[in-house]
Amino acid sequence: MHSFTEENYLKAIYKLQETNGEVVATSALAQVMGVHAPSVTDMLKRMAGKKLVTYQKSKGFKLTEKGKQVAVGIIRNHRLWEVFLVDKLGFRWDEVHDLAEQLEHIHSEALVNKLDVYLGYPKADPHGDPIPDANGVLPKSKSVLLSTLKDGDKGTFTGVTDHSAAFLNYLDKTGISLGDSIKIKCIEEYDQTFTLQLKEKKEVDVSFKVANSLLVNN
Amino acid sequence: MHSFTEENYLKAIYKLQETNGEVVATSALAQVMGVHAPSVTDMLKRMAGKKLVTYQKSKGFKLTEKGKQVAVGIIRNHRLWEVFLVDKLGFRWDEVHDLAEQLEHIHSEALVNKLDVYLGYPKADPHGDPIPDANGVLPKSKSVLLSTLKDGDKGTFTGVTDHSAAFLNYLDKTGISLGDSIKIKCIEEYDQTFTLQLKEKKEVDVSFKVANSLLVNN
DNA sequence: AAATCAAATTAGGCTAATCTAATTAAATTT
DNA sequence: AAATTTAATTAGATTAGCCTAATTTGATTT
Repeated sequence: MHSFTEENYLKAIYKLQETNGEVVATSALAQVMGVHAPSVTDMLKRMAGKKLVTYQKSKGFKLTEKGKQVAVGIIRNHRLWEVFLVDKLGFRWDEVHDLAEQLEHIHSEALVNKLDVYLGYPKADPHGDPIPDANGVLPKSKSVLLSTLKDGDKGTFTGVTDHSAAFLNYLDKTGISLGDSIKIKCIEEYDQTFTLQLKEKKEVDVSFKVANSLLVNN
Repeated sequence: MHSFTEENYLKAIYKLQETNGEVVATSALAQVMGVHAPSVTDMLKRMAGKKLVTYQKSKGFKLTEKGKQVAVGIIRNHRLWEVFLVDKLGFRWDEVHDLAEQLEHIHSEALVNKLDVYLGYPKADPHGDPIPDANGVLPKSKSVLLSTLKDGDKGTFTGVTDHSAAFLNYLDKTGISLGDSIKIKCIEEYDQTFTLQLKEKKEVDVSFKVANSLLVNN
């Protein structure tokens, strides 16, 4: 089995590959892991020895197929536990991340699969992030940033790209919830403030920064 | 926060103090922890530094009040997770120990307390072991070993002292379940085989070894 | 009380994961 | 192309938790 630390590296590399392209840099990984660069070099050598990553001196690195499988498994655990914490235990969506960071490292196929059954095979976690199935397959998402839509466009709010408690609390306060349908009433040209129409003619103004952190399906 | 290893030592010391008296020996702890004696000496010094145990060279050691609190907290976590695994996820009582050994180390008061609420404040885990409350208070048990009862005595099966999957499977096979009322039909003098009467005149013979691993309330 | 035996500790080493400081390699500017 | 800046690596230490081998402490016999 892999150590928690290894699993966290794998998860971090996976996410970096998703957003920043195939090959990851030592410094980027060091930053998201909260360690210094030499620790990363060190760790990568060990992980390369276990065939979890490919690594060539000073050329960056990426996950092997095996490494990717482990990473996706962790993500599956994480997101299913988040659903459990919110749906069953009554935690708020801004409270569950750190707990799931612990729970994701419980090693048991049987457990995560029973949890999946118990929760009714959810497709997404409380923030709208897709949950990989037991084979590690992630549902393809067709969501786009709200900020890319035009005046008059409509969509359903399906997820966030900023997972901070601060942003999630802002959404709660503003009355924007996952699954809501949203229509763009107008976009202020000067500063790109979006005026949104939520259900029942309720209107709210949100900044570009906010529109750029909301995912919608259309 | 404490490391998993520290927590496991604390739990082990707690259980040894429960059964073998206040003061614990290095060798005894080494045995249950599955490590060699010098590792224990090592660890105890570190833990004494953190005021989790009192330790005097070659005199044995015991938990401080603080150490006891941590240990009981871990036990609370363990037993509540076991209830969750059996009652909610459908695991069998012989499958949950190792999983709970992992889950017990999740650090969150909020989580364990919400779990407690969700499970309906259970008083005992699936093996009948009492669950400490949020203040670390263990319900006092008045159970005794079935092997201490006499011919004709009656009781309710409330727990086991042998937690092995082998023993639990034996009980399943034999049809003896937690909560059953049991009457002693007779005790064979030669080898102390107990003939038990379960519900609806079903009779079974069990060895002394078995009777000595069953707890009953009377 | 001396001798023996068992239990506990000290001494010295190992590995995983981290660090700082020094060095090398790669990319960018001039 | 040379010089400079930035990124990555090597070198050498540290800490937690473990090990084996050697030694000390304490309990038990004689």
